[in-house]
Amino acid sequence: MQKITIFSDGASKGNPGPGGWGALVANEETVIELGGREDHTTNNRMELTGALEALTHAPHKDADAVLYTDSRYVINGITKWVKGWEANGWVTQNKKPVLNKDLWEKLVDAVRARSGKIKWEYVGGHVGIAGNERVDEIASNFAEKIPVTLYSGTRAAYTVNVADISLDQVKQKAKSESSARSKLKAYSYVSKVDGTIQVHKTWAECEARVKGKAARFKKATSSAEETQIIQQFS
Amino acid sequence: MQKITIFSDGASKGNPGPGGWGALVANEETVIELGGREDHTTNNRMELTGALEALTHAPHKDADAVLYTDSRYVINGITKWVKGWEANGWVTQNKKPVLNKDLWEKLVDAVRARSGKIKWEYVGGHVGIAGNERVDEIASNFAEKIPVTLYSGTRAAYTVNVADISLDQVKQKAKSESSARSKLKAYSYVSKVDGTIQVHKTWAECEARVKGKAARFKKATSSAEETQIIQQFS
RNA sequence: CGACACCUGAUUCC
DNA sequence: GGAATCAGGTGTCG
Repeated sequence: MQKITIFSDGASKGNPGPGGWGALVANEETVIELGGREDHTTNNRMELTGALEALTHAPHKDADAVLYTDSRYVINGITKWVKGWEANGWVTQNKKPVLNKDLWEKLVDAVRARSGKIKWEYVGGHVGIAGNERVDEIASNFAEKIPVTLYSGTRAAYTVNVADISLDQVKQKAKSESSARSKLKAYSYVSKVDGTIQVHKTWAECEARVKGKAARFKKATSSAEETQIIQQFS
Repeated sequence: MQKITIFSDGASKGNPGPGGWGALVANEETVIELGGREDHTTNNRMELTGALEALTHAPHKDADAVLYTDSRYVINGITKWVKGWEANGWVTQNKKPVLNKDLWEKLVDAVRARSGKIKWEYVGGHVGIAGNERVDEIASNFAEKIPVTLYSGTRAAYTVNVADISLDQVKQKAKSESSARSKLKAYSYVSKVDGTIQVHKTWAECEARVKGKAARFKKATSSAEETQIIQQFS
């Protein structure tokens, strides 16, 4: 049985603004790249369009497929929200009409037109996953009307490592740190020697005062924490 | 009434990496230069520190001052963003904590410690404004641990034309053009080596051909420009 | 409130 | 050609 791998992405300069979508569809033997653009659209419409076009043009309707996208909107929508919307007449929790209904309905149709299963997989954007980087480039270039050469040929000759879903270590690390950082930085250092409390800007200063003595010292990560430590030492 | 002129700047090699800041404070009679460094910091922390130290050390707290910097980050922050941050508990629109809060708070304190007004003026970096070029040199040298002689004395004997804030037209134009161009994606790269012209799809290919040779090369951002460059090289 | 994405502007660098 | 460090904003849903 065939096993199909799909990457899709969307872009919109200005959001809303000129937009593009990109996709790549690979099976064991071949790869095709797809792309398109619109003069005025949104990021989410392009993300939706990318997935839709990929599924529509993917051969072997009976084969199982895995579709990778960095859009939680697309994944949650197709795997969870649409069921509710079809039941409740396409309204959100705020009683407002669901936006992009036209595309959601086409996507549902495209899914149902396939007899094979589709696995919707989230991948982080811009973390070095080759397939995602490539469709991002296609989408972005289409949005900006930059010429793109869309590949169509054997998988063996394709230069993008479609199978690699592992993250680029460096980018991955940077991303996870930046989302949970900021309390690591020192605001100041508080020291207590011979009953006298001092505040230092750098660890070097604090260390100099404290070295070899019976002292207490602690790093503060904020003005508030500094005050707290001073009281604690008093 | 005194009138104070300040230039400040920051630099960080590698960003983040070793950094330096520089400032000069001038009134009618005297000029003092200031500078400092940190082993590991960011460009924006150094820009912030330059302005902060300048204001802190500027004499005549009741005099009006004009502070020139090439950092939009500093100017927008102190003239617009801090008001919102103080009201909302220092979070950005993405609900993330504002970074460099420690320095922003100190800068606000330094501003409020002055009774004179402060005018925050943006000047483009590297466009030939004498005061900015000088503080840039101070910041850069401190970052790289190159010895700097900081001036402190009469304004009459100071060699930097602090009053000149008119732009060097040639540099200004060259800068805006090159920055606008460098943002554009390449359509192709044209190279000429030993009288033979070639067109490359990527910068890597062009660089490989050109490296270490007496060659001409240029980025084309469109098919039309590519043709134009080829004719120009012929 | 949360999540992902899409940007826009600025500076610093390699 | 590339990256890091800063901000402000929209598209969308639960």
